[in-house]
Amino acid sequence: MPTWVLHVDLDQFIAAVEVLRRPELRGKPVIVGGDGDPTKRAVVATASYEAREFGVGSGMPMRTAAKKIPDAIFLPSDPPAYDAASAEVMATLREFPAVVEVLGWDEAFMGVETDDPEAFARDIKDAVLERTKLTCAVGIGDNKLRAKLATGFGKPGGIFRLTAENWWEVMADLPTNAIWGIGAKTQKKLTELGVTTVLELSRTDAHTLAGRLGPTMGPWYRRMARGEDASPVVGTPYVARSRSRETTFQQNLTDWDAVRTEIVALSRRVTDDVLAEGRPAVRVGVKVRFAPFFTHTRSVTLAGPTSEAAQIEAGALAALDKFEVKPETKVRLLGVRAEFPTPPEETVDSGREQDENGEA
DNA sequence: TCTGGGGTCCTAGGACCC
DNA sequence: TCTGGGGTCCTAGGACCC
Repeated sequence: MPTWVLHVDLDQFIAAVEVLRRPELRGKPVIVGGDGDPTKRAVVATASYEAREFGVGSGMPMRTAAKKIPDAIFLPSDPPAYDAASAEVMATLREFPAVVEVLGWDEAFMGVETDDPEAFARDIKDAVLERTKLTCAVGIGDNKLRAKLATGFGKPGGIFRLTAENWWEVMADLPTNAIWGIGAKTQKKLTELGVTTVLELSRTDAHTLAGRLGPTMGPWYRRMARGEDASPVVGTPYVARSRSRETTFQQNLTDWDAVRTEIVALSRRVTDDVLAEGRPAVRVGVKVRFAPFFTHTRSVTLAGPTSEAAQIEAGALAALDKFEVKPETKVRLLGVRAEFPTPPEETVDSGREQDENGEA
């Protein structure tokens, strides 16, 4: 039987979970973000489709969303509720004969063998709806990239198949940022090279792309534009590379003693995460966002792997001390990150590690 | 419009070593 | 004398994604 990659993506996941426990919100513009107060420094985590019709979307400042829809329902983000709903969805997916790779709260790849991927996709949608009352779109592809992109054409709630067969028909004339992994910055660089569509990107010389976008990323984008992706669906449990905590202050901090106090508090939260992870940290980094919006990082390698609060705190303070402090300094955000040792080399090729030109 | 929080991976320069 | 070449680690920053 042929092998397929299915990509499952829940519809407006966070908003949908909120509507499930407050059915009276169904059909209304629901906006979830921060602590639910649209006058604070926060951004929209998810907007319901009703809110999206007014131009409100993820990443938009809550204040802006409130101006666009003054009478929207604003709700605080409730990660434990989304964790629980997500776990139910993923458990449902794992009941299928498939390799399941979870991508986040609301997305997963499934590697399946079937003669009828559309029927398989319908079965998934039915099972998820029955068990969780949530709807999803399913993309069908002959690799992960195509499955992921296919889902976008199936949203909301539909099924779409994207393979080598219809790749050019569907993708050729789309802008380069239709490709997963090409954002605004890369799109701009490509435009400067005279490359605006997926088809054009697929035909651009790999050396040109490498020169402008880096030795790995340049050729990789070209392969993506052709729909090529050899990366496998990986069912093994996720192993974190790092754990971090950060806070944006409602009022900028102006006192460096207060900054040190906050760094200590963040270090303790990160230490809890490191202990929960059950693996020691080898490196600690500090992120400082200065007002109005300049972000810088400093980091230190620890003397040895450790899960001890005192060592992680000392590392964070050492990283903080690398910053130059001026009297007029205003701090908008602070963050602390712990890094774990790099895991042993994978035995399977990941898509980005291939080099089709064999260049060294 | 005044820009969250939690992640991943890549790049590039300099240090350092042989 | 006036300058090698490669490899790896460390560090800061950038881009992107959900």
